[in-house]
Amino acid sequence: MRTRKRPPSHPGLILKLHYLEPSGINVTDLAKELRLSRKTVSKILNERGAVTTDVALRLSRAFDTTPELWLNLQTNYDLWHTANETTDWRTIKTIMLRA
Amino acid sequence: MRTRKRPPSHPGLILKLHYLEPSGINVTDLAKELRLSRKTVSKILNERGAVTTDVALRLSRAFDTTPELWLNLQTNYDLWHTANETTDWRTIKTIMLRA
DNA sequence: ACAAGCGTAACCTTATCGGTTACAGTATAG
DNA sequence: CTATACTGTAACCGATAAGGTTACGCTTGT
Repeated sequence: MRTRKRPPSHPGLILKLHYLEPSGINVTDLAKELRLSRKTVSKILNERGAVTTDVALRLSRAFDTTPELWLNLQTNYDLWHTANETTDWRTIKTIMLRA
Repeated sequence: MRTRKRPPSHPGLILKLHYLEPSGINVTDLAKELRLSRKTVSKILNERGAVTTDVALRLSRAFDTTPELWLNLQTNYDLWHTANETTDWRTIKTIMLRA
């Protein structure tokens, strides 16, 4: 697989730079709008929490995006870290398909 | 968001139809090749287990695919189910961005 | 000085992943 | 028919994570 040298952006960074700050609201109010705890939102914004399918749907409503936008960011982030922090998978051999 | 009426395929179904069966090997041997327990592989094949980033990397090695293939299948599956089995997110209001 | 906003620690419940072991059912080989 | 192979899965474990509430300091602005 291709190996990006730098880790993909965490969805929390995108959320902060491209959505939260341009919206002009604060973390507390965003949490209220999303009907999540301030803790949950703060963790994501500080890259210490994951965007789950539920959170992605909430963000998609709040910022008029697709939920896939957020989930793809999270998946790419998680995948990069697993690929770079584990090694066992690398030595798995290809299984040939019969014709 | 667009709402597909039918649930997306679980990655386990794709794995079974397009990779396991064409390969001619059985569940027990696939588990050995992936260095996972038979239980873990069986659960995925029977749509009762999720493809995690670690499993996706293993499958990508075994069947010469991208890990994203498996993770996207899993994400779409999970997203559809969350979207169709929860309702709270639907009434979240759009947050306007300032100019 | 006060209040608002924030990060986050501590603690809880619930849930999932992956593992091992063991059991029952099916199917195939002898 | 018997024996083996393969399978699904239940029961149990430990580790990890999400999301919640509460509470504590810190910083900033009024």
